[in-house]
This record gives sequence, structure tokens and C-alpha cells, in this order.
Amino acid sequence: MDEITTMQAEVLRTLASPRRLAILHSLANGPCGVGQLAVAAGASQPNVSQHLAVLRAAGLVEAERDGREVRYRLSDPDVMVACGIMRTVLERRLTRLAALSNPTSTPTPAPQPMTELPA
Amino acid sequence: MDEITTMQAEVLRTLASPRRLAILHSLANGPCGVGQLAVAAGASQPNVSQHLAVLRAAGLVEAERDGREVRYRLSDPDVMVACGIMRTVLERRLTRLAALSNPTSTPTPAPQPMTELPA
DNA sequence: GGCACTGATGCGCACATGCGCATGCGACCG
DNA sequence: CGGTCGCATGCGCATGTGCGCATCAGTGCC
Repeated sequence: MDEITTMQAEVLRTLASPRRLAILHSLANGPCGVGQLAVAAGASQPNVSQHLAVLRAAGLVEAERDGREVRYRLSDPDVMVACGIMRTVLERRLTRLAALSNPTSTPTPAPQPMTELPA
Repeated sequence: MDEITTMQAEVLRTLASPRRLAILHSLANGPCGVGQLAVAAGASQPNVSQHLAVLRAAGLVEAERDGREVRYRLSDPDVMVACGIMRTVLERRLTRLAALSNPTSTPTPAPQPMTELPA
């Protein structure tokens, strides 16, 4: 078991939270303060602060004081790229499930070229 | 908080285990039985079986009986692509950290051909 | 039919995690 | 200098997770 695998698992565990994903998603639109993130995530300020601390510990975000606010920002946008891929996978899966559940109506057939997988 | 975000978190939580990552990595080299995976992961058979059940529940792997073995295989290789990106990010981070920790000595420069990432 | 093999499952424990809550700490304002 | 805002931290509880262990279930061979 590789060393990097352990790190990867740690990062993934950090990402494995709807709240944290929402926070990161907000941060993808540019740096932001904690309060604003809390509103966007629909969570309490201490909660968001805690999550941010976790994200910071994992090296996913960085913080910097700006006046009395603390501006958080993504430290590596590529992580969000990976998240985007997973999102795509999930969307595709949902589409497939929808097509399986009600194939009679086929309201949005969305021409599915079978299970073709290039790479 | 999006519905898909919750699903994404669930998948990420499933991936957030060194053992499971090792298993998936093994499966990336083609379908495999449980015992072999257990050896590759350096874990007990029940443990691997349990992890496989989790991966199966998350829709990341699929199983099929083949004689007295049960062949597991990745159900969506794109997930591994996303994992590969994260791996790349981590490798880059390690490289940066190494460069920061001992830039004076550079005893084993080991001509690193950048962060090569497999297909 | 009995047996060996391969994988799955149930159980219990130790541990980590997420949350609300209250509080501490630093920075601007008047 | 006191007040207020913005954020971080500590605490305690409920919950979830991973693991070892023993055991059960399905399959093929003799």
C-alpha cells in the first residue's frame, strides 16, 4: 500500500462531506469569508469554521486575514477538476437509472450510445 | 446543497480508505477474485470482502460468479481517472514540499520527469 | 455424500467524526 | 477604552466506521 495512497485517502475523507463540498463549491467562485460561506452552506458559523479548519489541515484551502475578515481560498483548483469528473460520473449514472426506471415514456431519450468507454 | 452533492460525498466517503483505494487500484489491472485482492491489499479475506461490499453498495464495483470464484471489476473507470488527478495533485504537492525542505543540499535530485500520470 | 475451497455475514469493541452550544480571542469603530 | 463584529476553540453527546474473529453459505472435486 503506497504512501501516497494514504494521503489520497485522507484527502478523499476530507472531501467526503456534503457540507465541505458545498463550501469548496462556493470557494470555487472566488475567495470568501466565513460568514458568507456559512450562509451559502446553510450551516452555523462555528460549524463552517470547523469544516474550514479540516479543509485547511488537509491543504485543500488556505486562509489569510483581510481586515477583520478571514478570506479563504482554494489552494489547488485541480482538486475541483477531479470533483467535477466525479460529478459527471454521477450525473451519467443518474441519467442511466432514470432511463431504466421509466423506459416507456422516454421523455428525454438522450441518445445513449450504449456503454461505450473510450479510454 | 444539491442532491448530487450528497451522492458525491457518499462516493468520496467510500473512496476515502487506503484499503479500498488499494483494492480499486488492483481492480484497475483487470477483474480479480477476492483472495487475490486480499493478498494484494495485505488484508484478511473477510476484511476485503467487507470493503468490496461497501464498494459494491456505492456502485463502484460489480461482481459476478465465475466457477467458485467471484470476479470483481470496476463499474466505472472514470472514477479512477478522477483518482488519478488527485494522485497527481498530491505528487505535485510532495515535490513542492521536498523542494522547500531541502533546497540547499539536493542530494538526490533524481531527474524527475515531472509528474507523469498513467492513461 | 463428504470434503475442501472461496467468499459472505454477524458480532462486539475501540476509535474517529459531526454537530450544537457556549466561550475565547483578535480586529475595527465610536 | 468599551462595544461589537468576525472567527476560532473546547466540550460533550450521539452516531458511524473499521477491524478481528468466528461462523455460515455456495461451488466444485473425489
